[in-house]
Amino acid sequence: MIALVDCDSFYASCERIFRPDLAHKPVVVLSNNDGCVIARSKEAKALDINMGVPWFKVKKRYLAKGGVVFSSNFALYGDISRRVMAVLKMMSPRTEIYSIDEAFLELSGISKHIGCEKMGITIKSTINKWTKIPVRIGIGPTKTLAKVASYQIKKYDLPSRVLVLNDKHSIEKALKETPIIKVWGVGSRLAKKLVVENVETAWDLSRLPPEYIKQKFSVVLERTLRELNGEQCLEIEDIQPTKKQIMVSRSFAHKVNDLSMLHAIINDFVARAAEKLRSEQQKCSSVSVFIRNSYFRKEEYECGFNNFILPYPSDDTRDFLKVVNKMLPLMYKSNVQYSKAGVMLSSFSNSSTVQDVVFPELHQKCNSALMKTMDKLNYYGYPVYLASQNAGRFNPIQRKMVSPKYTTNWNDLPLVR
DNA sequence: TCTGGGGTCCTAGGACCC
DNA sequence: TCTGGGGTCCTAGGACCC
Repeated sequence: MIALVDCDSFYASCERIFRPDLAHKPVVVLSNNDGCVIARSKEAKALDINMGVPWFKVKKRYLAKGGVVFSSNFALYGDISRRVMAVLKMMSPRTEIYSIDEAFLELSGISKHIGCEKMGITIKSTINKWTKIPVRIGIGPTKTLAKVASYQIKKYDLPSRVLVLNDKHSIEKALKETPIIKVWGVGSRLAKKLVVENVETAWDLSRLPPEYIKQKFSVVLERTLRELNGEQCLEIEDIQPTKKQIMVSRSFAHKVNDLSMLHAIINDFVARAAEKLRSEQQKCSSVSVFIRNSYFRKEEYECGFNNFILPYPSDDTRDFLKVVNKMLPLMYKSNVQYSKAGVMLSSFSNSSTVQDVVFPELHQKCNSALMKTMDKLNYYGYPVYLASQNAGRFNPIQRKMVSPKYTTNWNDLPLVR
């Protein structure tokens, strides 16, 4: 049996850990630049605040009803997530961290003795006791059915927060109550096409022949169908696969037209991306940059994109800066008001097994000791920058209502008086 | 005024190989 | 008029996830 452990309104719950006064108040968390609503507590959902809605559209109405709002604080959420996952790893020998707020656990074996439901309740109360994060736990014979169980808990707001789907009857009932759009792996486009075929619920999908779905749609949907019928097609991936690409991109709070400012901002993105790359112990040989204006403005949509293949894989920030700073002026248009930019690294190879180059004297020697030292200093809160970086000279991101970094910064430690 | 950020997998088609 | 068979690799685009 597989359990899906899913944190309830995760970002909002993180904000509540150190603010017990917010326990029963509506809480929402906003995206970067305080743009959209990306997390809502139960109370905020009850006020009809939808996921992804632009903040400026609901701000007045929400605040008037006594709602509380936070800018996103990913330093906090990331740290709380690590703690939750660490507890889960103690509870099962096979745990797959699926996202910042979700994990799949293998229960077979452990649950034989005490039963799945009891096991679920133990996990739930341990997480809550040790981290203060409320979770719900859906349990089923496959990942997709565990997801269905989790959806049921949410839909009916089950007070136990644990639901096991293990017999034919309970599975059939749950599938009939799950609209097709709520099935894991079915998004809005597929749902539309399926509804045309009279597939309106998870149950309808599960009744179709797998071969037909494979031929008419895809192997992906075929697997979903089989999983709904209890046939395990998706394994628990408890060994984290290495990343295949790394992206750093941001929207700006204010439009940017100045090329030198764009350079500085993008150089920050490059430094951050390279740091992530090194922490993954990888080297990369493909670097891309894009700059664009807003979809939502009246002027024509402009998006500049450029890609550069390095002659040899590298993880040195300076190698990437060199090529990015060559590409940027080629894409820049002086009449465009830019509102978003990003850097992407791809084509990775393991840093310990990089192929040698034919003419090494043509290439700057990778100074990995320097990069390692910089990473360490930055990690421990003594920031160092390369001269071309923005280094906080101007801040393209706006977060007006951000909470303290309670758990990751000494200066932000909560005080008890 | 104000609309997020970061990923994955699969498929089809083109280029190329023998 | 008639134009092989089998393969790999890469890329773009489409779909999905949180």
